[in-house]
Amino acid sequence: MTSNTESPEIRTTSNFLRDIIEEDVRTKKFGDATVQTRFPPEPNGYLHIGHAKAICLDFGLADEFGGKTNLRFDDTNPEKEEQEYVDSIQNDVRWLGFDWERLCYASDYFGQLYEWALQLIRAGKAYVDDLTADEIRQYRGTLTEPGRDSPYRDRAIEENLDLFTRMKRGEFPDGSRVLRAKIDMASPNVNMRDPVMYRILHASHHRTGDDWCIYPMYDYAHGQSDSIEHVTHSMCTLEFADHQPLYRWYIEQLAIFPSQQIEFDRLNLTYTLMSKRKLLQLVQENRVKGWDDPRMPTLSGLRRRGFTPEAIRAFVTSVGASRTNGVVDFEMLEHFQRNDLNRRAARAMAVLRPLKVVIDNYPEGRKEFVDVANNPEDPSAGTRQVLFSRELYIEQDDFREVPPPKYYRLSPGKEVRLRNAYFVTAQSIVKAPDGSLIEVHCTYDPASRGGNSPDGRKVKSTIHWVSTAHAVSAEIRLYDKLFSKPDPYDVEESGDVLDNLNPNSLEILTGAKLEPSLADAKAGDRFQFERVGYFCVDPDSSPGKLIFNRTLPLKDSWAKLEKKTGA
RNA sequence: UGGGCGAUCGUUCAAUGGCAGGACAGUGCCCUUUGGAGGCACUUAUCCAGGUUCGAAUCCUGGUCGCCCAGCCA
Repeated sequence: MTSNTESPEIRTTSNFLRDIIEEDVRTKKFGDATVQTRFPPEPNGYLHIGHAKAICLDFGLADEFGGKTNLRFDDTNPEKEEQEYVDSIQNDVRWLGFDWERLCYASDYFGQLYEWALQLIRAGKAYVDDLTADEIRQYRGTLTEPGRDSPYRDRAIEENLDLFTRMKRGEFPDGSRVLRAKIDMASPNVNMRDPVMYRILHASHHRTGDDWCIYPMYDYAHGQSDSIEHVTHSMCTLEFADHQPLYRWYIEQLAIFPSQQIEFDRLNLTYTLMSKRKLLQLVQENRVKGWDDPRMPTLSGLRRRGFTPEAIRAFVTSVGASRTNGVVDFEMLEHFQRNDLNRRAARAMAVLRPLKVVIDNYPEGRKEFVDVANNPEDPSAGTRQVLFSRELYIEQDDFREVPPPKYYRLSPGKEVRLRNAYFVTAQSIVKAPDGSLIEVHCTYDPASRGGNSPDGRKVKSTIHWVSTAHAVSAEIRLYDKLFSKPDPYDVEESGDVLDNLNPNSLEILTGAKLEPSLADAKAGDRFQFERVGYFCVDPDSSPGKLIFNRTLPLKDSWAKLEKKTGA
C-alpha cells in the first residue's frame, strides 16, 4: 500500500503512537482484529504539510503493523464543503505516495447515525431542544461555572421522537431546534454539557444533495464512523483531547465497536501557517495566486514549487510525533528537500542574471561540444554534450570589477574555470556611458580543454556559463518565505496575521539564459541549475515560453561569508 | 479563576529506574571541476523545590510556565 522509499538515514525512532499500537497488538486489545486507521479530512480546503504528518502517521503506522487505512471525508457540514476539495485531497494523498483501503464518507453513515439517534432518544439519552443558539450558549455556563438544564431537557420520549422525526422531514426552519445528548450540564468538561448532536440545515450537500436537512455534528459522527469502519486507532490532533470523553460516551451508549482516539501534536513550521481558514483567506483575497501557489504550505503548492513526496515523507517522519506543541524550523524541511534533489535532480547550466563574456582569442564562428555529467552524484545518469563558443553568458554575481576579500570568481586579471570547458582570464571590461557593465573580455587557455590544465595549474573557482548564440530564454520565478516573521502570529495589538506577509516572497526574472538541452523540458521536470539551486518547470510553461520555479537555492557559503565580513 | 494536556541542546525527536543520544541549525578544519555535495571535529539541554531509591530526565509531592476548551465548525 505505501511506497516507503525513505532515504536510508531516516531512522524510524520510537514514538508514543507506535508504542501504544505495539502494546495493543501484543495484548490483543482488539482481539484478532487487525490494525485499522483512517485519515479523516473535512473537504473544506486543500491539504497542507501538516496533513502530510497525519497522513504518514495514519498510513505509515497501519502499514508497519500489517493493517489498513481508509480515506474518510468528514463531510458533516455542507455549508463549507465542496467536490473540488474532495478531488484535490484524493489527488494529494496519492501524490504523497499512499493508497487507501477504502474510500469512505461520513455521509455514507447518515442513515445509520439517524437510527442511532432514535435509539438514544428511546433510551432517554437524547432530547430535542427548542432553545436558540444564544440561549444554549447562556445555559452552557462558563469554564468556571456549571451550566443549567434546558427547560426542554425532560421532554417525554414520545415527544422527542415526534419532534426529531419532524426535524428530519423538514418541518422546521434552520436553527429552530437541535437534538442534544443528555449527559451532564455541570460537567467540568464543557463538551459533556449536553452537546448538540444534530442541527437543522436546509443546505445542499455535495454528495447527498437535498436528502437531508438535519446534519450530525462532528462529535456525534466521528467516533461512530470510526466504529463502523472498525478503526482500532483513531489518531487526531491535540485540540480534540477534550472531546475524547464524548467520543467514548457515544460508543459506550450505543455499545458498538470500541475505536479508541489518540491525540498527537500538530505540525507547525516557521515562516508559514497551517490554518485552513487563513490559507483560504490568502486565496480569496488574492494575496497568492491560488491554493497551489508555490509559496503556499499546501501539498499542491509544494508540488508546484518542485518539492518531492519522498522529501516530504522523510521530513515528517524525521520530525516525529509527540504531545508537545512546538514549531519546526523551515530549514529542516529545506534540508530534506535538498538532500533528495541532490541525489536525483539532473544538472543543467543556467544563467539567471546574464553578463556577456567574449573570449578574444577564441576563433570567431567556431563552436564545439564539451562533455558534461548529468549528475555527478549518480554516474548512471550519463553525460551530455553542451555547446561552447566565443561569446558566453555568465552570472553577474560571478564577476567583480573590484573583488572583495576571499572573492574567488572572475575579476580583472584573475583566472577561473568555465565548468567542463576551459580556463579563462579576465582581461578588460566594456562599460556603457552610464558606467554600467556591458561585457567582459577574456582570453582562454586552449590546453585546458575539459577544465584541467596540463601544467597542473590550479584555479580557485569554477563558474557556469551558457553560449549566447545557443541559449534559450526563460522566465524564472524566485520564491522566498511567505511571511517575514518566524511566527506569523507575532503581531501588534490590533494587527492582523496578514500584516506579516513577506512583500518580497516572489521575484520574477525574465531574462534568464539556459543551456539548449532545457528547451524541451516539460511541466513538473526538476533540475539542479549548477551552483544556483533546484528548479521545477511550472505548469504555466509552454514550448515557446519556458517558466521555471525555484524550489530552493543551493546553500551559499560565499553569500554567508560576504554578509558576515560585510557587516 | 473550572477541566484537559505538556515541559530534555537554539529547533525537533530519542533515552521506557542504569554512560543524556540523533537530526536540523551554528562553528572550525579537510576535500572538491558546483564556494554544491561529502568527511572530521566542536559548542549547547533534563523548568524549579523537595521526596523515594544503591542509582531519577524517567517514579511521588508541591510549585512555575506553556498550549487547548465556553460553534447549531471540524
